[in-house]
Amino acid sequence: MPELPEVETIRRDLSKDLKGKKIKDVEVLNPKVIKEPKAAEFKRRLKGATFKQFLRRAKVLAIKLSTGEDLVVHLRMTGQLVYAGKREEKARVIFVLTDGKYLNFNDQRLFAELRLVSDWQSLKFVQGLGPEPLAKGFTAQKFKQLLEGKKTKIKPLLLDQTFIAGIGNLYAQEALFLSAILPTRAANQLKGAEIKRLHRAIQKVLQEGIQYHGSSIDNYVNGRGKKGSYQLRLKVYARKDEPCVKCRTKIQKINLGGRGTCFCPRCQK
DNA sequence: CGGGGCTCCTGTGCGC
DNA sequence: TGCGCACAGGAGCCCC
Repeated sequence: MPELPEVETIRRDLSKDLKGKKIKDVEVLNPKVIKEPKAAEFKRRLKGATFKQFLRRAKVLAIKLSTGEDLVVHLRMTGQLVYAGKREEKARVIFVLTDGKYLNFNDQRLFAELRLVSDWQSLKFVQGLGPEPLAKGFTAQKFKQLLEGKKTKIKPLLLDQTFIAGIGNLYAQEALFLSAILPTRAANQLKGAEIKRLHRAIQKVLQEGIQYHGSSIDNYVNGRGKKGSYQLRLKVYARKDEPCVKCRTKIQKINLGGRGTCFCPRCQK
């Protein structure tokens, strides 16, 4: 579900609302979402902890706690973190706070993950992440170097978190449309001008995604349970058979690496 | 090693 | 109406 812009939106919301708040109790309604440690230990070590800092890398949210430990959240497809005045019905884990409110961890499909660890940055998944696309160091030149020798199709490559961090199926499709590049193009065949356009497009769609508080296609909501609005600005994602916003040609949908992929067969080359 | 396919789950929407 | 299947924004694993 949530990609970089959605996780960043949640991070900003929770940072505003929860910094300094204290966990009174943890209710585990489905222990499956807790990857480490075991649920009882997870609860014990979180009780009494205060939220100190909210960080993000790729689609991972890391919450620094007063105990020195890190609460690491990956929302995967359908995870939600909602600070609210009530317990939410579909919650899998509820953090009861001393302010009388609740941080609800919801996750319809049970793919999302919670972890309590001593150092989130040493997690294997985090260690293996590619560059942050919105970081200053991520230049077009750097992107060009990364693409060299990659024979794979550009679209699945953009989804590879070890290649570049934080892009998911929605923003990958939008960035390729914006840069007028076919999702099936071989990464190492892209010309200099195309790489520049794609680099700019990636940054643009991610920044706009953040600006519009994420894309609420299905069930994404921000840290306060509110929908984003970037879904209203999407050009190709989930628009199969609709006319292209630029040339009116029918948007096509194909399957790449098991993921649906929409594009304009006329604008994208 | 890269790439394809399957897997973890629940829910929805479509075609027959 | 009802059923079965495909598909959904992620990523790890196994296999070749």
